[in-house]
Amino acid sequence: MSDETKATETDTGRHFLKQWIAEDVAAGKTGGQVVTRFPPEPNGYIHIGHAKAICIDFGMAQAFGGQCNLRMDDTNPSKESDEYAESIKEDIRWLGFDWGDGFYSAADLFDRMYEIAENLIRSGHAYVCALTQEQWKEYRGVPTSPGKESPTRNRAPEENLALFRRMRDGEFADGTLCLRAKIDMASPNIHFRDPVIYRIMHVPHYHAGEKWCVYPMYDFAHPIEDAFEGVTHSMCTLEFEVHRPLYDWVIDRMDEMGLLVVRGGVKIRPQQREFARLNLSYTVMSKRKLLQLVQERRVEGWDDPRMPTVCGLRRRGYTPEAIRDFCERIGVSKYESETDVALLEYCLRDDLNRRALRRMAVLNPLKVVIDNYPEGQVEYAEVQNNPEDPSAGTRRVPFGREVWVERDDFMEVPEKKFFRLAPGQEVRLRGACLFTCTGVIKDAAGAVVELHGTYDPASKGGNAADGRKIKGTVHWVSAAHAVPVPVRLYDRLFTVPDPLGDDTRDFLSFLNPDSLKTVAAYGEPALAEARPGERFQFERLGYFCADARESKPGAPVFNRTVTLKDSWAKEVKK
RNA sequence: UGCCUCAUGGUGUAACGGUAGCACAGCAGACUCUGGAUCUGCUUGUUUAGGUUCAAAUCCUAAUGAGGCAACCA
Repeated sequence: MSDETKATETDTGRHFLKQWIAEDVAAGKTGGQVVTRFPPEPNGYIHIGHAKAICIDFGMAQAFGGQCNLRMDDTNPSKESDEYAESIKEDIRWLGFDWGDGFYSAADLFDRMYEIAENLIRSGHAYVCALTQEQWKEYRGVPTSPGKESPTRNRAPEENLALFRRMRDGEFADGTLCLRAKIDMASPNIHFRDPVIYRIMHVPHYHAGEKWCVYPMYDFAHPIEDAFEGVTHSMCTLEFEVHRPLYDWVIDRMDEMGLLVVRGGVKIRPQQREFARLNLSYTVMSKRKLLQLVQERRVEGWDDPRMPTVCGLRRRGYTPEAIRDFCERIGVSKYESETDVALLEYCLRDDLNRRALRRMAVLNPLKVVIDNYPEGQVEYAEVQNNPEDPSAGTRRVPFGREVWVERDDFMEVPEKKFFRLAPGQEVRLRGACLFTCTGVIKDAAGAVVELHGTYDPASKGGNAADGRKIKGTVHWVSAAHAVPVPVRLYDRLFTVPDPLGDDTRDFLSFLNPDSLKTVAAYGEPALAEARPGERFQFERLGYFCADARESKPGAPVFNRTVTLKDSWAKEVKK
């Protein structure tokens, strides 16, 4: 055993893909460079499940000093568009990954794929089949019993070739003929029962234009793409596991044709391995379901901040760092699991706690009048921008006789261990002074509309002159300087961990009716200058992000990204 | 009733024949000008049954459970 191998084996926490690649590197199978690829089909927006795959594909390449290509797996023009392709690029860049000059499109290989198909026909490995889809269904058989051969299975190669060329030349209508690989109609693996490798589709391609009316199928195209790119390690999700023998079959045929790339004197034979896709609690991940949410207007669009799409998370205020950290922490395995969204939220808070500037805002305002504070007087509280990061500096927050506080921070009859505002109870107004509530004003219906009280002039800045300890601290906003800001309070999209887990109920019935509440909040003046996309911690409340779409200069709209942990709320529940 | 794959605390993972560990969640406490953060401690686990071995989460067999495969989708 070489020292190199030894060293990697003492390295703990290596998941099976990393081990697999390490072994191949040690065995010299990569020709000096590990090459991976992320191969999305540009038929929709990518979500956090794709982010996991991206982190694996790019991450493995990085770990071995290799290259990860971005390849549009665009072999079905009826579903694909340039708009999707562009959004995918944008999202991957935002996540922090770089494919360098390794950008590819399957469509750029159509000529070569077509040639390979002709070669397959010549060597008797493929034939043109005229069975209708209904007929084929019957011929193919079911997993539990073998299929039977197509009547044209043993047609002469020259005839097949002529027919295939006529298919290419547009002489036949969609679905009338197709090209099948000739493998094994009795195989227990359905994908070996003479799979279709080319179909007729009179549809222009967003990237290849009008050139083709026959397009290759995934199982044929994917290994070819990998092989031509010199991909050494092709990682995908579990549902492709049963396709692997077919992947290898195509690679074998390419090998026979002498088409495998040689790098560093080594013939590169791409290999596929599979890992479990990400499932996240309280959301859905299927493209179809997400599309349904969009089309039925259950959400406002693909980038609705409640969506698990990368653009949705971005708009919600998630950071790429938090998402990458999350993908690192969930690990990689072949076990189909469901990850608790609490872990994602932890990663976000962990990141934002270190970086987000603190601001004060009151979401549900209650007026407080400080009776012994001079009318018209304004002082400034010097407050840290981020206690976790002194280099973020301080700011001056105006303070006056009337301030807004959070309605939830007051109880006329305080529960045990409620350390906030209550008659006769002294609290700290964050960064300003100590204050004691002495009076409560109510409306005719008995609802509290205003608090009165007095402050301790010897507590400017927030500390008592005599050193007495004050347990409760509340945030506030000066009424005279408050900036009105719309704030959108987002919560989980679904009310149950697995909305798809109940066969008797439609997942839509689990939609959380309270997943969005909009409130008119008051913010401290500095908030007016928030730039679109800028993230803050609103002290004692949570992390918020100026909406990149609806914020205007001087008039930000905030999205709640995630709340702060709230141990008082837990206390109340008991 | 075919083939493929998987199974470790509540959740996600590590341990690669030799002391079952980490993280999230939960609970308790300390500290705190955010009931945040931080720090300390705690609870909880190898699906089952056989076999191989001095020794099994790990290897073998079977059972059970879960997922995938029967688009001219990817």
